[in-house]
Amino acid sequence: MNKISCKECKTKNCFIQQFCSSDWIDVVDQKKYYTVYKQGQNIIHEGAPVLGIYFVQDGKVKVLSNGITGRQQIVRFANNGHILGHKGIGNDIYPISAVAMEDSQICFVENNTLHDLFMNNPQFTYGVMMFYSRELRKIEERIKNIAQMNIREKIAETLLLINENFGVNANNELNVHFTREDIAAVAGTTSEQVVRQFTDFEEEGLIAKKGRKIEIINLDKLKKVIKDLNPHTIRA
Amino acid sequence: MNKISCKECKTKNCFIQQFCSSDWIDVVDQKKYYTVYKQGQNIIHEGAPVLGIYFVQDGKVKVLSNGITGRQQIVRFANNGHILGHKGIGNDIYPISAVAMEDSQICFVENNTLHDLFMNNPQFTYGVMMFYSRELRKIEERIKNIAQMNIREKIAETLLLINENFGVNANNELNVHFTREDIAAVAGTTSEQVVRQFTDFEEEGLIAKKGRKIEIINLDKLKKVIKDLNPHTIRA
DNA sequence: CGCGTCCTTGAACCGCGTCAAGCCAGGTGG
DNA sequence: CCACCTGGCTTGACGCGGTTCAAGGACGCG
Repeated sequence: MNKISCKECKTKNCFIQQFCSSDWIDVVDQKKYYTVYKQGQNIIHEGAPVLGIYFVQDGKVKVLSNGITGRQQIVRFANNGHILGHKGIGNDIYPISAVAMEDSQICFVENNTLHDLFMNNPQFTYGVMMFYSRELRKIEERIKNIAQMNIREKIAETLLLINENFGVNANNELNVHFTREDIAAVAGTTSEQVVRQFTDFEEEGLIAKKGRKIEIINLDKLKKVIKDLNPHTIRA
Repeated sequence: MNKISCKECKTKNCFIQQFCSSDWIDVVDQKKYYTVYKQGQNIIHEGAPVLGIYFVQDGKVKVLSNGITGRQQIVRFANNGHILGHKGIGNDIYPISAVAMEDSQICFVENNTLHDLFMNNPQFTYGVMMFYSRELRKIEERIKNIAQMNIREKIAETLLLINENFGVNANNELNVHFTREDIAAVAGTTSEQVVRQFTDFEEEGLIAKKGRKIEIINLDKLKKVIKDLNPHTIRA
């Protein structure tokens, strides 16, 4: 975990820099809370006490819930400019884990500093409020999808989500490698079903398997797999 | 729809009164945006343009998503002090509908007033931010449940949710009447499955059917139906 | 080149959605 | 106050989709 200061951090998605006056940037800077997490590293541990929240400066993160039986569910993704771990009240614990999907630069702001930021920077509070509002809207749309789609649609939806959040490279291959197990954990099914569906999608010319990479051949057709797509859903 | 002014409204859960200085309460008051909706009445129509947001002063509301095929999904509940419809950017449309489950007193704040409130009352922005944060946390926990629970668990979860949000009367009967169809729309299944499961629950002594009312006999056992209950979930 | 991890495929089982038919509660009107 | 009627509730039978179990293959790292 490589720590850097706020001023060194030049990414344009920095919530602090974006919304706070310069003296507040200095305050955060002094505490050197910016950290680089390696691929696969745990950023938040489910069950750990909430000491503050995390801003993703630059990186790709999966947010997941484990529970007792251990079968994991990927709840959402986070990338540049997103927030991990929600502001709790009192002595809360994190109900989810967050894991870096690639090397990620994360900014941790502990509760006291966070409280000061909120109290002294209305623009900052407003920015965070808007972020939560957007996320809530997105996840409410997903609830219906998860509850009512069949496996074929859920897996198509998952590919679309990964594409929207993490994008593709020059060859139209998904940027971040997800195992079949990961995909299943987003869609809420098993890796076997993912494999079978990928074979079908390949035969239908929607995707192609390149070694372990997935190439998106026909994005439009992939979207059309989801018949009951809410007309009001905004898709990248 | 019976309109009353802000000053007449004496409910303690009023976001505006709670977080805003008195001159701002006056501003809202002048616009007389407080309205009483009858049971079953639509508060928000899916697909309609976002003109502002709604605060639930006093009442019980279901938030649902329809989609094209029409099968409805109840996404969450809202009661006193909750917010309906999220702050959008630009010319957005509501991705969900909201329906009053009983006569409800709702406060509508249109975009311009809302913007002024945010800009001039940091406490108000902070309050809304915290609300969204809590809701997001709750719904992230639900995603896993919906994706991985079996029908039995989903229906138990639904009863718990209704109990937490709307409570029971002196006889331990659920306060608000939900049709089997409604319950199915929360759990993501069919009314037939709900019926079958209710019969099982009754045989096991967890609930009792009193005419069309449902009495909760053993809340603890009902909670234990959900084997994989996240240990970090906070339950009422 | 060898090993471990991930991927793939097949087969069997079963939970749950669907359809169809009958029942009951509670509201309405005579 | 009773009889009817309608919308919601209940039950059974059936078949499909999806999970589970098992075994073999392929990729990619050291």
